Amino acid sequence: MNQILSFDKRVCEIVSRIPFGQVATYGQIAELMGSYGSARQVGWSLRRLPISSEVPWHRVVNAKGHISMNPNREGSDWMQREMLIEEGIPVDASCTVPLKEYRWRPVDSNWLIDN
DNA sequence: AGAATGACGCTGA
DNA sequence: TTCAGCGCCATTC
Repeated sequence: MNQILSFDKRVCEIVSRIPFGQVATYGQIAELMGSYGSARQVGWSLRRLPISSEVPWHRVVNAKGHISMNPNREGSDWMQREMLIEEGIPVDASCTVPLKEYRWRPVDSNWLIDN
């Protein structure tokens, strides 16, 4: 039934459940949506997502806890760093987040499955 | 329909 | 432990 929803739609659903002050990885999200291995597509979906979106896309980083810096984003990656700091996450000068402490744990969160 | 792209991840050296 | 290479898989051309 989740399959009826488009890929990016599911990405939005998962990302929207990331608690404030915590972060998740692309692979983690892909796994949660039942598509382990499609971590790249998660980033692909977030890419077409508008900055003004309600989805906290800034809480998504790669497995190394590092913000993906890409030219086509034209600085939105640096904005992501600022937004994370706003939430109290100590982002390193090289845009690295201490996943060890701030990584989102779905099992600990209230997994309000509505789909 | 087939090939290329890419906000990633894992394995091997 | 760190670095480079290959693989995944949905979307786009």
